[in-house]
Amino acid sequence: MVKVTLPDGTGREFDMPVTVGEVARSIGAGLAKAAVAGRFDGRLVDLDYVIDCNGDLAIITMQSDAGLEIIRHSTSHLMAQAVKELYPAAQVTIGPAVENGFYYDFDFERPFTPDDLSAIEERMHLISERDEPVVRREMKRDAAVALFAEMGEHYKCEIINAIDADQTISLYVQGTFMDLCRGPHVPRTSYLKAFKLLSVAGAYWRGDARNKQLQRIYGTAWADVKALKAYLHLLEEAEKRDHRRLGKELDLFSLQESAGGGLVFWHPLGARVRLAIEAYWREAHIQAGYEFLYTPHMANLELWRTSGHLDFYRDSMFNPMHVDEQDYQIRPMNCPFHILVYQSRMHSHRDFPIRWAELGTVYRYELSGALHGLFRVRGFTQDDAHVFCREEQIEDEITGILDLTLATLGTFGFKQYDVFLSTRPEKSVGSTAIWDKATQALMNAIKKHNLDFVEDKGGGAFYGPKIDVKITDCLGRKWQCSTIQLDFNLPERFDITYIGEDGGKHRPIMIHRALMGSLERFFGILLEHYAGRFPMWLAPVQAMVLTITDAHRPWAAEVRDRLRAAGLRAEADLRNEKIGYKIREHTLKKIPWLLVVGDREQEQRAVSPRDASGKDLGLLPLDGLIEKLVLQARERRI
RNA sequence: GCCGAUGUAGCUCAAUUGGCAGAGCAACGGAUUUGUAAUCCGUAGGUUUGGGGUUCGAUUCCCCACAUCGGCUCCA
Repeated sequence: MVKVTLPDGTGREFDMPVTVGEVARSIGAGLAKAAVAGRFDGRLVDLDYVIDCNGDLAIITMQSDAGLEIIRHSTSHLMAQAVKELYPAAQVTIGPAVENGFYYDFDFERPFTPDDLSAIEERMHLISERDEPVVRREMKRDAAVALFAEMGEHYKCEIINAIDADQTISLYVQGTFMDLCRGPHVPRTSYLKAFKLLSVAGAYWRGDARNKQLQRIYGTAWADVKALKAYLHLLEEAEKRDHRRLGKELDLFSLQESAGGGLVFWHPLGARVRLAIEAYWREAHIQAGYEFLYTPHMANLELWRTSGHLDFYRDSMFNPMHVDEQDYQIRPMNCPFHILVYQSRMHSHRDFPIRWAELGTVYRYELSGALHGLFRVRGFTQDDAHVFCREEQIEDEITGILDLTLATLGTFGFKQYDVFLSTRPEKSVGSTAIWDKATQALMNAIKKHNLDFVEDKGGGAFYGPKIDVKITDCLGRKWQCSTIQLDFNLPERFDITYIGEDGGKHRPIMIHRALMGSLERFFGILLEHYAGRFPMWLAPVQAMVLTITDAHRPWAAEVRDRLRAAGLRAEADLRNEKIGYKIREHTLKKIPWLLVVGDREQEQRAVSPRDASGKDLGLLPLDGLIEKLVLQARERRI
């Protein structure tokens, strides 16, 4: 007699041991059909796992996250099987499920080509149609090693050898293909129908650059074809929104081969957006009680020795330059400079909190292969700030910084956050007492904002705990921009102090924080989030006045000048072109307001606006419209 | 940095097996004076990323460099 308890608390009894699949069938045909695996007493198991004792069972369907992961994992095996059938010389290594899909790494004598990918995908469909059973087998470690050695799968042997000798190893067999795997897997290959191979790339064995480079084939897999299509559509959508493409189309910025990789050139229209971002940033920081600093882009290398960057950050720093018998370093960070300003005079406990912000441009050496549009560059501007305070002020300061962070992200249209709190790692500086106190302060600040957060235990930097905030864009992608970090290290290294109430010297607490992170990267994210259709307050051109014929030029120019006088970024298209042509052109440039001017408008000192959605608002008096646009821009409406 | 791919006019792309480098859009000139997503005609535009090599001859084949793309790696 076996009793199985289901997630809803109900129990089911069976006379003899049953498989997970049989339990699913006993509940309903629909469930049995959707089932891919089970979770028995918290452990993931196959559908044909035999339950021979009482326990809790949840049926995992392909619609669930866990089910999808199993499908992706099984699809990676399906791909490996296809590869082995087509190219027996290829050796299999590992093939896990990843976000939205899976990959499998192979060692093969030649690179896989796009044609190979098509062939592999075709073969995968064939194997799916063959509907082969996927069977779990178990054996002792040494037997498994011998088996894979016989098959010539050296990587598999290496993996298995790392497992304890007395442990039982599970294998999954489908057709002639056998793979070491913990499982679970779908019971038959016919469960796998909605997949597509996406790309092939190099990847090191065990992720170590000293090891042999393997070939990784990436694919995506879903529960059904509809979901697959939706995902492929999303990929297309993302490609359309690619900031590199939009940056070129809208003439916002460029990267230039002759200048070198990872160096960003902001064009006039991109600079307008940046100015709008910076203007908001400044306004918000003044309101939040910050002062501003401007500090140099380079300084004597000694400074970087003192800060310790030379020891632990050297790989990301450009080489120093030699000037007047001294070495100078272009800065990869702003913090040492802010500390120098702090050190330029004595400080009292009454000075705190000190909040200093700077749009600080930094230069970091990134591997050439890592460069990517505006997202990974070698020179960028941080919206950096450093707060100096006393221990007991930490919580208030962090709370204030979180306020500013959420306000800033919200203003740019990001309302969904994932918050991470990273705590003390094994190797760290600072006393346990201060770590505990600071970590608690961070946690309290997060709780004050009623934010859910994930604690990354031991994930903090060696110098202090931190809070990271990730935003979600309109395609559901997550980006980490904001970071708030405590630093118990730099104040020590630079020996910065303040005079306390007791007349003695004390060490201040230092907080680093950036809200947007890198302006370049944030701009790229905004560009993709809005697909180039910036909200009015950010748009490089907020309004474009369009003439019907040359006769309307005077009024059009006047409208443009009135808009500019009201503080709007306005232009006029006075060209001798048809109105349809102008509308098309400026719509493609994603200008939020197009103001058409013809005889009627000129007579009545009016305009006919067309908004971002393409709607013609009809004849409107200019004065009222200007008021409306100014309000829209000033309130930074999204 | 590593693996693979790519690099042709401002942009998007063509160019049999190595044989005079082309189109659309944009630019410029002219005509047209136009009412909500492309008016017509014409002109000009190139050291085919840079350097070297093979060849009678290289956009094409080879080598090196640079940049870009997809990944790996890194990410204080």
